[in-house]
Amino acid sequence: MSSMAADRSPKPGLVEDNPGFALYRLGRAARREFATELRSRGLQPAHFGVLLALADQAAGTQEILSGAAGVDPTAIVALIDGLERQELVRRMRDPTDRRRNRVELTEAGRAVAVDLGQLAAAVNERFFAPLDREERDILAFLLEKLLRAHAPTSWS
Amino acid sequence: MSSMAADRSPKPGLVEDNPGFALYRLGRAARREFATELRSRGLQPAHFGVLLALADQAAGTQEILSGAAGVDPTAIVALIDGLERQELVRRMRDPTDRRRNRVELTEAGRAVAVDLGQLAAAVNERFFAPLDREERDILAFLLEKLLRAHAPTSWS
DNA sequence: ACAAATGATTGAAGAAGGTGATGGTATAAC
DNA sequence: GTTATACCATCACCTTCTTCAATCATTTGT
Repeated sequence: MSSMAADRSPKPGLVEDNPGFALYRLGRAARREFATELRSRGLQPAHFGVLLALADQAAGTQEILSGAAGVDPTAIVALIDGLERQELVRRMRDPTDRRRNRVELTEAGRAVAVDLGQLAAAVNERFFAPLDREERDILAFLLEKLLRAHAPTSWS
Repeated sequence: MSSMAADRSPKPGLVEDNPGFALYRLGRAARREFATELRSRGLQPAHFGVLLALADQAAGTQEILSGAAGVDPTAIVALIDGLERQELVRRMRDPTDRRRNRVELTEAGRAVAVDLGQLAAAVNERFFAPLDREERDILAFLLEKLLRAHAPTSWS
């Protein structure tokens, strides 16, 4: 074991020890899996992100939403258009500041959010199955910590 | 420690405990950082992946490459076109099976691969800085394990 | 020889991500 | 109070990624 894993320094930057690259590929794979599940319901991952962010913290301006859902502020317009068309979300001008849009879930939207939350849990379960429970918890914790450091504008 | 991490069940599927989502966002962020570094050199992350895969395991068919670099087989054509145009890579028909293309690094290509490997290491260092050394090692190990499980066709 | 499988390539379509400009609105400066 | 400045949402546009279907040449199995 020591003979094959020990020499990590001689070849810096190879594929094996490039955690950023691993992160990228895994993130893409996870997204792909979830996207195929969502497609049958006529939604995209970003839609789910918005719904989830709304379910998390009630209402919010579109600006806050884009941070929470990890979506570009300009992209969120079309996303909400789509969600509104399916009547999962309501958008109305904030009377106290008429530049802002107040976005909130409809009852149908909340139901879908819960439903998709369970779907996401199932997909996660499958995706992280190669790790045992303890490893999964550690990984989730570390990812969470990293993400907080990299997404200061976001949730919580 | 148990008090803050203990309650995980009450709100299933919310943003906070969705490791797949964290994976996706972090992977995207990592890629973005690296992409900006690469852009000044006229390359894209996928180019780097191909170069690195080639540096790892000498030559290979384009099919093998696509697995190692995590790129769609149809996308690799254009990537190699670009690398070939910069003379970082040579592509020639395999004489024993003239369907196959044998792709290999040029001397310049090898130098660039080493250079980019160091660049990637630096970017990684920066990206994972919020974690201490031990956490980083654990995270890298877990990511590696997961990736192997999800990319059976790939390296090693 | 013939049928099926394989490797590389192309083209088109969709989705993601990012940039810059515009219009309406609120806040700050004077 | 009027003017300048900043802000939010939106629009138009463009680039990059990803995927799917089809084609062509070549090899393999029968």
